[in-house]
Amino acid sequence: MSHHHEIVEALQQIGYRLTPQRMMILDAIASGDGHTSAEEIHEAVRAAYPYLDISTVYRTLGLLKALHLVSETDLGSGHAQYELLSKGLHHHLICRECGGILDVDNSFLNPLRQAIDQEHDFHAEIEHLAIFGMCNACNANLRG
Amino acid sequence: MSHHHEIVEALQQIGYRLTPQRMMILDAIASGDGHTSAEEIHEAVRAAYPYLDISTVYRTLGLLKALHLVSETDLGSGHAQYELLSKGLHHHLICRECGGILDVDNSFLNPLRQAIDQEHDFHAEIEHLAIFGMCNACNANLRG
DNA sequence: TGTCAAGTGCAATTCTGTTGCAGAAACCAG
DNA sequence: CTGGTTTCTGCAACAGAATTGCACTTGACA
Ligand SMILES: [Mn+2]
Ligand SMILES: [Mn+2]
Ligand SMILES: [Zn+2]
Ligand SMILES: [Zn+2]
Repeated sequence: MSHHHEIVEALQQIGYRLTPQRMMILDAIASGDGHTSAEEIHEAVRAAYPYLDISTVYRTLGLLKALHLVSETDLGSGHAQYELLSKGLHHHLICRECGGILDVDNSFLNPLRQAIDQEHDFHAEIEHLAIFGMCNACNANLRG
Repeated sequence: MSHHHEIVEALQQIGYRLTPQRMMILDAIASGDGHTSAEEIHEAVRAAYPYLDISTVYRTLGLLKALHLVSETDLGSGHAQYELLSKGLHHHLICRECGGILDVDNSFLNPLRQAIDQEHDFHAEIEHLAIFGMCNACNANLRG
């Protein structure tokens, strides 16, 4: 099922310690269906291990972010949500009217990446983009 | 020089009241060179009018956001920065290494917008995007 | 098994942003 | 110009996500 044990072992090889907290936090992120908040991760792990502190969650997420193993994105709630990047690169369309979230294949971003690379000599790291706007249904409804 | 008086009068016509606070807040945003934080706006106006409260700044910014008159973007500092959209649509490339910020013409986003529109029937409102990555100079330095 | 740097829990704190409410003031009609 | 209505502001308290200092614990490695 989830192949995040590779991630854990990769962490160890870079020099980070393999603690039960880190494994449980990774478990929690991997077992959810994406877009998990720090608080949700905290609660999920606490169900089995009540001593886990929220600061450990944030510190672990910071580590995983720095290593580009998880994405951190605000999808409209006002706080960050986390998702394993190893599940496959993708992006999202979020309707400001109904709140609906659509998935966008990563390939849609390639033309933008290439243009930026060619015209600005800049390597864009677009890992998990939240694009806001209006979905078709809502757009139609607002006319009647 | 700054043409934000049009904005003020437009506000009035939609039914909003023309208060000195709103005018001073708009002045502050317009006279800065873009990317102003709520706290900076607050301090700038307070220099002339010490009674202005930060909540009034946030409420005004919320109004201007809802009317798509200002953009609200986190460019890496962790808090929101505001900029008049009437100054012309553009986006930014932000280097994670050196913190440098480049400007990107809005036309770079058109292919993405069109693809999203055609494939997902979704109207993307990309008004002021912050794209993180690595600039050419930093990329070269990291090899030596 | 012992050493020690890295990591954790705890509690306090920071900081951005929000909210309820009473009084002030913009707007409009007369 | 005046009075009435409604929006807006200032104030103060609050919310809640995220951070930090510090003592203690523990994973890694010899
Ligand atoms: Mn996602
Ligand atoms: Mn800008
Ligand atoms: Zn919708
Ligand atoms: Zn750079």
